[in-house]
Amino acid sequence: MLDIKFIRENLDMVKEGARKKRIDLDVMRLIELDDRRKEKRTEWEQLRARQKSESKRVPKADPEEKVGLLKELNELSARVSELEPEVKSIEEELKAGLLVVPNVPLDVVPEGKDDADNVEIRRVGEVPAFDFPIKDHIELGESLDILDFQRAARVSGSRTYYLKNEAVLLELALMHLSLDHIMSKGFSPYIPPYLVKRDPMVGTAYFPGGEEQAYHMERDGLYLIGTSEVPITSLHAGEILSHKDLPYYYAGFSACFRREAGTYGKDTKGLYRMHQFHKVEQVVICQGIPEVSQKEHDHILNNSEELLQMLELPYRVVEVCGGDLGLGQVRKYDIESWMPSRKSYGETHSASNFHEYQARRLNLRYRDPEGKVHFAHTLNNTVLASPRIFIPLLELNQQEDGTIRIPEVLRKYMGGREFIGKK
RNA sequence: GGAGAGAUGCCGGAGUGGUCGAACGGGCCGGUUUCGAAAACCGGUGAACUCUAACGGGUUCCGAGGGUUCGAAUCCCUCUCUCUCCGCCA
Repeated sequence: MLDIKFIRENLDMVKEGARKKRIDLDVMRLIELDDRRKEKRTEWEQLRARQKSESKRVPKADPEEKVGLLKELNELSARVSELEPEVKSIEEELKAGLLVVPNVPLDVVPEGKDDADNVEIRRVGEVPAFDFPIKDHIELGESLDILDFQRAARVSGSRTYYLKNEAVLLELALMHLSLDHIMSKGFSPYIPPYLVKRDPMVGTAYFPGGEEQAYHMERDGLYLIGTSEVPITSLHAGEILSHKDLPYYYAGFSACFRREAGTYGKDTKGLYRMHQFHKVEQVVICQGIPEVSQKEHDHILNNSEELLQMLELPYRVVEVCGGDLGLGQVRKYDIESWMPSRKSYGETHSASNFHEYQARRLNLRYRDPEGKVHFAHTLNNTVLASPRIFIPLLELNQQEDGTIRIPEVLRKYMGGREFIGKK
């Protein structure tokens, strides 16, 4: 969320930002609402002030005086309660409008409509050439008896899977390695609640707008998280932190649930786009200073790159363009890992900087050394999401005999195994 | 699921209709003292919105939302959360 004052003072910047994100926005409507809000609120406050001061005289007034006083106060009270709902409804409308005002992307963010316009920053690692015909991860998984899509479809519908045998070990090994890696960077591990109330969803800017993507437990008013970013970033909602404790480095491990509504034709095969997966996510809460959060942004990007290098996976980093940025993000880097069966890089990580956007919604603040209160900046990035990462991992490590070589770093998490499929 | 208790500032904890943004204690910040520190003593210490050039003023916030009243932290209703007991259960 942006501050209405900021919007007033930077009208062109806000309009330009929305344009760059390809989002329609009627800012003038909000300015008008805010004008009306101020007007009505001032009127109401003045009435309230009189009501309060006159009320105080009641107990000390003598009987005759009291009659007149109470009569006046009755009228005052009536006018106050008339005005109150007016003020409230204007404020609610304004708030609702402000919730969908996009954050302003940084100048470095390239122009563009969608992910096709993202700009490659660098490539790391060699894309290998195979001297035998390769299989995709689906074929590999089924022939090695570690994945089952068909039965999953019968039991749970589309975009679901069973992991079995070595795939289970691999999944857990990847998560464990990720956690160890990110902890070595000073991040505190968390397993958060997977079900959250509406507030954290709004606070992290998934709602309003993203309702279609979330599973909703109607009886309980709870939502299944699509990422641990939601409960982790919300951890300190409503608090005023001390600058001495910042930045907070958190790593959330959780299952993630996504409805994937509106993606019917897309990525229907294999492990790319699933309703449920596991992820270790890094979340940073830092001081609300752009230079500081930029440093953290590079920091969390680097953490994930290191992990991919440890896993020997070739990848590229892209600077995400305006049209592909979310509502709240000021800048985003995606990491895309090479996926042989897709013959392209596919998104496996996404590192976002929100500046104050989430913090303002979450009321997440800190006190600076002078004692002044500011909104924090929040950032997050994938450490590793699986089983999507199986795609490059299985496909790139396949051997001519159909077995799969397990990367060195994972072996100690898999009982010393070196291959999947070898007796 | 049933019965009960509670939710107050950074923390603990008073306050049951008016003068309460809130006693008292702790913490924290500043000062006195000291070679320095500790202790002691003195002073200060919430947030948001809004008016003002500034000094300063106004309004809101005592879990959330409604209600009663001239007036609500205090009374009533609903919800959320925490705790205790019973039941059920991974």
